[in-house]
Amino acid sequence: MMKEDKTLSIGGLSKLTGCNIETIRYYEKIALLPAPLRTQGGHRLYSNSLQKRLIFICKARGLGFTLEEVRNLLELINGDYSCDEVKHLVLEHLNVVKTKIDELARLQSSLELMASQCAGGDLPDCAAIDSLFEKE
Amino acid sequence: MMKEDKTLSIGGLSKLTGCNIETIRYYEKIALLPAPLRTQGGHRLYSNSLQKRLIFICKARGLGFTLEEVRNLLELINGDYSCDEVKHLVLEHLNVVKTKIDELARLQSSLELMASQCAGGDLPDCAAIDSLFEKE
DNA sequence: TATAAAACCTGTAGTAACTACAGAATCAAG
DNA sequence: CTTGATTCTGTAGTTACTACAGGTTTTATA
Repeated sequence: MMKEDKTLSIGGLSKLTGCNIETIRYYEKIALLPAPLRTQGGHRLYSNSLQKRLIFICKARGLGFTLEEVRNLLELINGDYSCDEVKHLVLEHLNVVKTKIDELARLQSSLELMASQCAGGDLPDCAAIDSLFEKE
Repeated sequence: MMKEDKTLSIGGLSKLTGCNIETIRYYEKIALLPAPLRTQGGHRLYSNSLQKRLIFICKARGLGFTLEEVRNLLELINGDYSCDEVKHLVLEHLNVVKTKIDELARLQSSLELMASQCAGGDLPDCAAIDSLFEKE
């Protein structure tokens, strides 16, 4: 028995992937997801391979890749990619993520410092605020 | 001797704050930075108090506050704010930042796992990629 | 089978926080 | 006084979507 190709409506695909309907149509518009077949009434019907492609897109987005990065990954995969190339993109992205974490961590310390300088209470006077008005 | 009020052109202000010119005009357009006086030719002239206000905006943005949050902070400060109110906003924002750090940290692990599954080499076959095409 | 409700269609506009022009006017230096 | 740098306004583009409006199709129920 062969696995039949269960097509899905856009709503079904949305449920499957967690990606919402307008977003799916948006991905089609920017040619990230190929245009699917239609019913004779014009409703979209997604084949199994399109379903997989959207799953990929959503997961990669969830990992913080930009749409352009996702596009690159998909092109790589559709051509004859090498594991090296993929790994390269992943590691590059990993660096972006690490940098963001560092920035946020610095930011966290600044905010904590700010909160600690803020004595609290009703007084209209706050060292934390004052410091924000000074250059340097 | 009183401190004179050294006005700045928009370019000077841009240099002082590191905020670029179009952004300064943008802040004016959205009424975050009040409209400054003009030369008779129509060029903007920024008073000391506007300079301070922009410094504040830039610093708060640098701390990751959204423009709306910055607007709230400024209103608070211009009204008769209490230290409590400010502290509240700061702590709230601190939570947002912490949450973002957590998310990114999770993302970092996923990417590290992905990279480690990627064997490297020229082979067009990658467990890391394959996993992205599966649901769940 | 008729009809009503749910899902879907296209196209446009809005979101955040800017950036990037084009084409004209003004300012500062020599 | 001229030339080059700066500034002016206004509009459109960016990223990654979301939110309509107003109409058609599909599906479920009576």
